[in-house]
Amino acid sequence: MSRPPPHSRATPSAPRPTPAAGALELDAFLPYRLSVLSNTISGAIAEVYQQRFGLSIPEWRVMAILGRYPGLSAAEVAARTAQDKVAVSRAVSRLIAAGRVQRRFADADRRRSILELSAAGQAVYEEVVPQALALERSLLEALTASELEQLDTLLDTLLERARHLSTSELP
Amino acid sequence: MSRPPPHSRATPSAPRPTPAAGALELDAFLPYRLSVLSNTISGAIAEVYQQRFGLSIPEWRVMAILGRYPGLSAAEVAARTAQDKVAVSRAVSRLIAAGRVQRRFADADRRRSILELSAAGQAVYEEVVPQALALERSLLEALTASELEQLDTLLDTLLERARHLSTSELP
DNA sequence: CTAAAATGGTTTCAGATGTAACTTTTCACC
DNA sequence: GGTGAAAAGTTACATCTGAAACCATTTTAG
Repeated sequence: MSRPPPHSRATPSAPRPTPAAGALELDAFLPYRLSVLSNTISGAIAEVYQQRFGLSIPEWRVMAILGRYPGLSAAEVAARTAQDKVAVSRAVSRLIAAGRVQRRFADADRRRSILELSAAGQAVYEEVVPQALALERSLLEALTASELEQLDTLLDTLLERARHLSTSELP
Repeated sequence: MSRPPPHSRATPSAPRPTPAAGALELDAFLPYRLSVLSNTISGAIAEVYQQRFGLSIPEWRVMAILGRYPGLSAAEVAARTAQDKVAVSRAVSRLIAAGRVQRRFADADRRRSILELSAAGQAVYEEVVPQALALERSLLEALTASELEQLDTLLDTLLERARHLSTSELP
């Protein structure tokens, strides 16, 4: 597994210089870097399902979770995709209108929806998933096995930490 | 975006199991994890400047870059903040209206704007920056020095790679 | 049993955002 | 110099999004 040649500033030889203490250097600011990275990657993947199937990001996320866990309710989909219930409601409506998702309601509790991909939805799912995974793979093959594990740990640690921040820092 | 719900797997004790090959497990999918992490962190920081100063994210980014590099043009601000020029134009308008940014135009080229924080803008900047940095620090202090360097390298590598993806994968 | 609270989901309305068209100014070239 | 192409910004329009209000159903409490 060969590493690509280092580029403009990807060589860890010179550690990113911390600018004058107390200054905010956007290029070195973790939240900003994460945002740029995330948007760049999501954009690349979105090209796959937006161009070919006219799916929005929330729609694709709903399909992704239903493909793997059929029968969830809208609230469960919202929880699993980290989207709010309004976004899920709208995504589901459009998916039903497009014939990609089927909905029925639970007998025991007629408020609770039961969502599944339709055959057509399943077909889309099975076409998009390999491309999404291929794209992820082509990103990650830049990393060694050890880096991959570091990445995994780092993301978990940071997310864990970030969740505490946003709930505990309220004045 | 909405705050993601609490999660179940955050202990890095067991390495993330790769699910059945070819299946898309959202929780293990890098683009999704990055998106959730980025939104969670950005949301936490946004609380600082949105609640107190009514700044939107694009507005804050413009201020952040002007605080550090006064005198940039709108196009340069757009490039440095990774936002498109319409977003910058609108952010600058609102910032000018709010008295936080001053604009003049270059003598040599009267299309080119020259943007700076006003005194009021500078005051906001100097109040928000330490809080943003503190938040970043409290995130990063979960990491060892070596992890910090790994993170730095990983982000650079991935971004580099992601940029190629989105430009080279067009059919 | 029934009134109030809670839950699942949808709708509404106002503000945000992206794409494309447009204006103004400068530059390239003949 | 004059004309067309390019660059910097702004505006228009259509869509998207988020917060809050809303409806229907179920649960809880008295």
